[in-house]
Amino acid sequence: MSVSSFDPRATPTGAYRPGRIRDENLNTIMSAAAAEFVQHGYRGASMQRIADRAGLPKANVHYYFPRKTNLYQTMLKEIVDLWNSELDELKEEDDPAEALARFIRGKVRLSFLHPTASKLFALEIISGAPHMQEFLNGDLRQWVAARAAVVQAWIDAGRMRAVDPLQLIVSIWATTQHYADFDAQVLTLLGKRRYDAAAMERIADFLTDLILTGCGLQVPETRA
Amino acid sequence: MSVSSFDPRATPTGAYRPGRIRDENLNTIMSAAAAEFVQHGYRGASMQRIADRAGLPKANVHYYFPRKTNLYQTMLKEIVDLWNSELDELKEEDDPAEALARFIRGKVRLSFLHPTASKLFALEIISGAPHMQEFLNGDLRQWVAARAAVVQAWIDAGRMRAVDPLQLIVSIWATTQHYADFDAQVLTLLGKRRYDAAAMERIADFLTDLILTGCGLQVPETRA
DNA sequence: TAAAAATCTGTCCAACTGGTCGAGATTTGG
DNA sequence: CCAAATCTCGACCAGTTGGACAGATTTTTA
Repeated sequence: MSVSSFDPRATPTGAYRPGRIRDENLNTIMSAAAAEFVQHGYRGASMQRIADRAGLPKANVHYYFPRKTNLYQTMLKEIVDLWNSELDELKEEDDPAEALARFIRGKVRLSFLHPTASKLFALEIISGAPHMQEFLNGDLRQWVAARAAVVQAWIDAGRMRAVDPLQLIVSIWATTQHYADFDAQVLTLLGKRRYDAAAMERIADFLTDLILTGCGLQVPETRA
Repeated sequence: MSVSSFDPRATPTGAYRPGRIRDENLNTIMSAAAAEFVQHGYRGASMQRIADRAGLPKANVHYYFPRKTNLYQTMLKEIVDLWNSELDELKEEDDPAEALARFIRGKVRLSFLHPTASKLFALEIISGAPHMQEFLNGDLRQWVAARAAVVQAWIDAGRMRAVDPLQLIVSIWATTQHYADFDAQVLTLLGKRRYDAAAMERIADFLTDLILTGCGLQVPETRA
């Protein structure tokens, strides 16, 4: 599945050249763009401001990304890839408590490690997901279905309390993402300026505790 | 606390006149603006498109809202008011299970009743809350603190399991909002085109069950 | 080192942006 | 019925938008 057929690594002439300069610029531009898109959304983002953030002339940005949508779709693609690369399988033979705990921790960690990606994704969905229907209907649907099936198997085997598996996964998603996406709000409530490692641990602990208990499971002692 | 000093009900001359026409137009413009802001964010929203959606000439929109920011801040103010108007107190003398269940149900209902408001709020927070710091640091902080205190009292009295009250409230917020804000995603996963009353009930039931159980409480039988 | 490929960037453009203005149409209160 | 208040809206403006382009510069390759 590809979000876009545009490949920013293909040179204008079509030949494929890695190139140190190219990679570096691609990187700075993408970072600048991420910040701009998060702050102003797709339509509100300005190529000029992205260029300014990246410290490059606008025409230079257009050299790498001829159109704004190339830039945006490249970023969405990167997010989807990052997201798909996570190896957070739930296996039927695993212990439900341990597997779910690992799963929750992984999601918290991912959100905290890539807050901008998380926000960009959230923005896109909230705005109606005009560029991600394909992903939602494809990869994501299967991803959720697979994990829901495992949870259902655990329930059928009497290894955990009966809760709607799909809703459970949605809820885990909701809570873990929330801290990254709504950091402006949560940090205010916590009276902090930014998250530190300890805060992240405490959040992961809390969510694991709440959700596993909610599933009628014992929280495993192990700490990652 | 006010988000803005601009009052769209004040006429250009400063005199206060109700006016049927005014109220009607204010209404259509606000609805149109809500949709536009949700789709494109503040910066990406265009006064021309808002006018088109409302079926009015752009100059007419500017007659009621001289500047874009008036329109936006008026909407944020309305959301904050709506939000503050909810009577979802948690009282120390209440039964924890019943009070929390009522609380969760109320939040789910609010989100489903005002999905655009919920999304607009989410968008604003995710983008860094440039227009809502005041609210976050004021009303919201107190709102959360008050409820957290009650939960803490319940815990101290041994009436529920010890969970971080603040995190609990944040999590309830996160899950209940998620269904409205990320409807494009959740509906895809549920294989539906839109939420119906039954779906809302099932979601409220699920969240009540998961969270109350997570707090070591028995889910009350009563159905609203 | 020379040619080719890749990169850089100043300049330009039509379309659109938020916002203004003022003259005319409509509604309202007395 | 009139006059004042309110409302409507076409025309206009300066600034910004995404994007085109072509010549100059740098980097890579042979």
